[in-house]
Parts: sequence; structure tokens; C-alpha cells
Amino acid sequence: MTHKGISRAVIKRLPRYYRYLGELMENGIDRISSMELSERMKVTASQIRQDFNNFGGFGQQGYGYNVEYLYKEIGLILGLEHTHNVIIIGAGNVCRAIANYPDFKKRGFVFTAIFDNDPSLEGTTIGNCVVRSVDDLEDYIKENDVEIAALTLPKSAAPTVAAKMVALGVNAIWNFAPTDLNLPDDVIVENVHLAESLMRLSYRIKEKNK
Amino acid sequence: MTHKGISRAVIKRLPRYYRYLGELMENGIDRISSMELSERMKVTASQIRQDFNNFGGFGQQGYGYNVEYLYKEIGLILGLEHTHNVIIIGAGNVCRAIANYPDFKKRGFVFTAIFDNDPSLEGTTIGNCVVRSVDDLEDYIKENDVEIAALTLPKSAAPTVAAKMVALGVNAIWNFAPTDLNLPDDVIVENVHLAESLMRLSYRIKEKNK
DNA sequence: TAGATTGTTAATCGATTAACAATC
DNA sequence: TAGATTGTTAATCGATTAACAATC
Repeated sequence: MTHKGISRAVIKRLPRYYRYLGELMENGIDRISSMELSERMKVTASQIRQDFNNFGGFGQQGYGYNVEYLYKEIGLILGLEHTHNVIIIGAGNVCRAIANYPDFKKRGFVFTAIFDNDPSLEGTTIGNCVVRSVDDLEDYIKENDVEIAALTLPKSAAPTVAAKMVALGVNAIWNFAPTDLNLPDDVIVENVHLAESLMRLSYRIKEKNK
Repeated sequence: MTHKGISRAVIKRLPRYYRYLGELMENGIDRISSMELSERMKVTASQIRQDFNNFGGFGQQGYGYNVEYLYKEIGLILGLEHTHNVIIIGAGNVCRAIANYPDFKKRGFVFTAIFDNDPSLEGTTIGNCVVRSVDDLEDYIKENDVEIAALTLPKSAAPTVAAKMVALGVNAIWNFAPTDLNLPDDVIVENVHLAESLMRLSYRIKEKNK
């Protein structure tokens, strides 16, 4: 099961496969062919087989794919076999939304601490976390295992805080601030730009109406 | 300025161009070359020129691009010249997050009403909206101009509510529920699957560490 | 005019689809 | 065994990059 240099396009699709396979399992379906899956997911069967074969072949000729096995394998590829500790910087509404969203825990992402620079929020509880002062950030990261930092703070604060995270050794950032972060190449940044998503929606509405 | 069949890849990049151009304007920069922009955005100058030329050429040889003009033109392409009314179904934390997010209004997206099926939430205020009963949904849509419905509700409720939206004539859906919506082809669905975003982040962490 | 930079064509690269031999 | 369906190669399609002539 070697997989070197898997293309971005494939990676982007993996979580969706994972979701569909999870649902198949919930529905008690234990085997599926690329063609059946292609109909459900509205992609070509060819693409499904091509995608899975990037990782070395999970199926069996004449049979199809074992749903549970495939689900587990994709989980391994996505790195979901262990828990990921996530801290959140910025205790606003977006923080509240993700900290209370049950799906993440199901996938192994656990919010372990929340920080904010507003003293009036200190000590309040969001999800399972007590809000801490950003002054405690450094100590907290040194004393605890932090894999991912979610930045749910204003655009103006994002670059500074991101740089601080990197300096403290947190090399994976889930960025909700509407700005790009210019960080060293080895830092992993996953952006969630909601305004861009809405603008694409707007574009498509406009295209349709003309 | 004809633009027919612009590729998905280009569309996906337009909001990002728009954001960068807005920032250039804020910084008082009134002209920029494709090369300068390529350095800021970390894409090739060739791609920038190619992208803009899909819409018929916004630049001038020997000069570059006028930032304000280009910003406005991309805004027009994205359909940002008029206001978009958005209703939100599901008054949970994600609703709270988007309803209070100032950036959307800046881009012309206005949240006009929020609905929930929990009677205890009725009458409470989120952002500028009073939460209404889902029973009022039909009347509201008939009496008001609703362009987009944001679904911030559990996966289980999403397909039914989405179908209802379409039946009531709302043909653009901003879907935050972690499921795909199978709707007629002429309905525009823009998905925000946060769990998938986190899983891609997890994949990249894993790749880096091996 | 000379220099700069676009607009645009051609070349390359990557991703998707089609086809079918391998094999369960 | 025969039928089904994968794994995989080849063909096609689309997107990106390179190059340079057009032109401001």
C-alpha cells in the first residue's frame, strides 16, 4: 500500500468517499461495485477505480469492494486512526459553531482548549472548553500536545497569531479568517473562506439567469 | 465582454482575485501588473492573464491592470452588483456564526430571516433577525424576495427542507449540512463541508510526517 | 521612440474517461 | 465454468505554463 505523490484532485475526493462509505455501513450494505457507487455519488465508475488504485487496489474482481474494509483503509489514508487535538484561537461565533459541532469528534478531532484576548470571555465555557487568555497560549502549547490550531479571529489578527503558532511549533492551521497566511512551506494551512463560497454561489445564480 | 463556458477552475479563483484587488485598493494601489500580482498571490502571471482574458481583456499593454476597474469588473462577473437576500433554516451555532459575520454584508449578502422548528427559539434574535417558526416559511417566501437559502441544520433534516425550498421556488442553496442534496439540475447547491476540510488537513499532516 | 506588459497562440502537463485483459 | 467486476493501459480532454508578437 505505497502511495507517493497522490494528486490533489484525488485527495480532495477522499473525504467524500469516506462519508459515502460510512453511510453505506450505517445502512448495512457490506459490498459495493464501482458502478453502484458511481451512481450514488454521481461520478464515473472509472474515476472511482482509478482513485482507489492510487493506493494499491482495495477491490476484488467479480465482487467489488468490501465497504467496511474500504472505509477503514481510506480512514487510514486520511490519518483518522488517531485523535487530533485542536485548539481554537478566537472565542467568537465561528468558534462556538465548530466547538459544538458533533461531527468532528466522530472523526477523531477533539477541541482541547480555546483562547481569546478579551478578558471578559475568560472562564466562560464553549463546548467542553473553558476560554483561556491568549497570554496562556505559550505555556499551554508547551505543556500539551497540540496538533492543529483553528483560527477563528478577525483578519487583522490572523497573520500575527498564525506566526506565533508556528513559532510555538504548531504546524497545522485551520484558517477561518478571510485572508491568506504567508507561512513557511512546511506549515500546513487549510483555509475555510466562507465569503468565497458565497461568491461562487452568486456567480452561478447569475450565469443561470442570463 | 462575452463570457460563455468559463471553466470551473477559473470561477473558483475569481473570488480570491476579488479579495486581493480589494486589499490593493484599500492600500491605495491603483495599478498592478500580472507579474506583481502573481508574486503576491503565488500563482503564475501567465495564469492571471489567461484567467482575465476569459472575460475579454481588462488590461493595457505596457501598463498593467487598473485595480479599481478590474475589481469592479470581477464584481460584476460574480454578480455582486446587487444585493442577495438570504434566509437561514436552522437557528443553531452555525446560523449564529454566519448571521453575525460582517464580511457577507460587505459583499452584498443580507440575511433577511431565520427559521427553526424549535418553538422555544421563536422570537429570539440572531444578528438582525428574529427567529421564526418553520411553519411561516411558505408564507414568508411567497411574500418576500428570497434568493438563497442557507441550510444550517442537521443532516437528517437537510434533504426534506432542501426539497421544500425548491418547491417554494428558492433555487440556490448554501448547504452546511454534512450530506449531498439530490436536487434537480437547475438548482444551484454550494456545499460547505467542514468535516471534509478537516480531513484534508489531517491527510496533509500525515503525509508530512512520514 | 524604447520599454513594459498585455493578449494570445502553442507546448506541456495533469486529470478524466474509455476500453479491455486479468482474475476472482 | 461463466459472469461480473476490478486493475490498468491507452485515448481524450482540460488546465496550466511558456513564449512571443501586438501594442500601449
